[in-house]
Amino acid sequence: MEAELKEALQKNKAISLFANCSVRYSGRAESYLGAGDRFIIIKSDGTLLVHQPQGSAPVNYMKDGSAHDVILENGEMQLKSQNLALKEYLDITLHTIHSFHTAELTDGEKIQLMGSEKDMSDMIYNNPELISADFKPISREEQTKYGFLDVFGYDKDNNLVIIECKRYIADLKAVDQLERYVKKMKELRGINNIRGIIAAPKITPNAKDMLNNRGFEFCSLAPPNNFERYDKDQKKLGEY
Amino acid sequence: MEAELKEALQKNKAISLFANCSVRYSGRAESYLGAGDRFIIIKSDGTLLVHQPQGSAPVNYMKDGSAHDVILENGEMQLKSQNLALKEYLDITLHTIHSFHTAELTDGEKIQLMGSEKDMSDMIYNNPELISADFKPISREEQTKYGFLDVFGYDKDNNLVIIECKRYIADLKAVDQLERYVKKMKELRGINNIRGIIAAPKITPNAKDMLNNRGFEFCSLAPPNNFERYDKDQKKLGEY
DNA sequence: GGGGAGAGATGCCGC
DNA sequence: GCGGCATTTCTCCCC
Repeated sequence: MEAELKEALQKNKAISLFANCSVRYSGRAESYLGAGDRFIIIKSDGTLLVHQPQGSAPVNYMKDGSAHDVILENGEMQLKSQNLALKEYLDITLHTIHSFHTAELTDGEKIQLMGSEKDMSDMIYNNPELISADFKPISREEQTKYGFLDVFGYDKDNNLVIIECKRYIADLKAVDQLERYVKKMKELRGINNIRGIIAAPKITPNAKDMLNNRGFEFCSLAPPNNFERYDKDQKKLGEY
Repeated sequence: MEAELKEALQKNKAISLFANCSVRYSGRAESYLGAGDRFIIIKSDGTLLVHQPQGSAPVNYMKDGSAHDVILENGEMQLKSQNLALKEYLDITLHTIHSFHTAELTDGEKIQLMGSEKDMSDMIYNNPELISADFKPISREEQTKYGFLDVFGYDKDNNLVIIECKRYIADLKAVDQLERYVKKMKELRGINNIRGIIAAPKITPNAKDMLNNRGFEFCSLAPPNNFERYDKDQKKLGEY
């Protein structure tokens, strides 16, 4: 088994392991995980993931570019990973290997995603009346030294308007951001008539309070969903 | 193969698949991923992960509590997942299954982690001289309606001191946070003599500027690492 | 490579 | 359940 693992690693194959193991990590932080059954994945780019039987996030991991090797130590197999560039080290003691498989995977596809915050700022830029009848956008996704403005423009009274978009619920951090942008812009342009608007489907009560306190505004707006909605009339599983 | 997959799903086994597939998702957003080789995991809690051959993060996923089923449609196997509570739907078209394995995993262990922000605030609370000789901490991890104070206390001049810890590099958002806490505390207590301090190993130049602008302070401090450092004298892989 | 910000963020804890 | 926040966040984009 040890020889097979070593060979798979050397040939840079994708590896999948079900194993009872313990894990020790040292790098940005340090961690220890006692013995238990886990999935271990090693990808050809050096990425290593350790998954417990529950939950979405890996319990331990190493980033791409990591190097891996297997050694026998005190009669137990040790999977040792290191990423010298990041000074990160991961040691897995493999107590029992339930199964071990390899594959060579080819995949040139990139995911297409719809409904992001950028889609939202594009939507506002192209349909400014969604904010208000008199809003005239000037730019979107504006990268500046002092910040990154989702959309900004002018209203009919020639006030500068800065809009911060959130694809889901706007929270205190969203108000922080907007406040920082507005302050910096006032400072840079030496003006005081700048309106700040949060555009989001929802906002938390505390964020709404803070927004009002600061004299900013809220505009209820959801990101676009341009794919056909195929979740309408979805059958429940088992009805097929 | 279809029957085996169905059975494994019904028996709530952990499933590992190498397959050429396409993926469609609809829920919080919408996505499409064209055909390619991927690694698919289904956990007994309903979590589903789709991993491309590269990178740490899954390209698509479903959260725990999702239900899965396999059907044949136009001669191709479809793995259909849904999470009715979250209104999320994922369809995987399995063009070719390279390998398919199941396991029953038992794992009651929880990871122990050292070096978090909480460890840092504990360290400051117990060793306030790390901030300054005259700092007297009063509380830590204080929950308030407008925020969550890492550590706060008084200095020798009886000024209230609010400390925001960051385990790595403090950035603009960290200053936002500190500013929000200080402002709210001034408002709530009707006082003006509050010092704000960011404690972190590093701070970005822009964040430092903003910090100085707001009259706050920076204290260079790293989180504790109490495990024995076993990365010292690490051999390079291959030297074993 | 650093800085800034979004994410289908996830996970944790508190109310 | 929502809210607030850290994360070995990860990822992308821009400078």
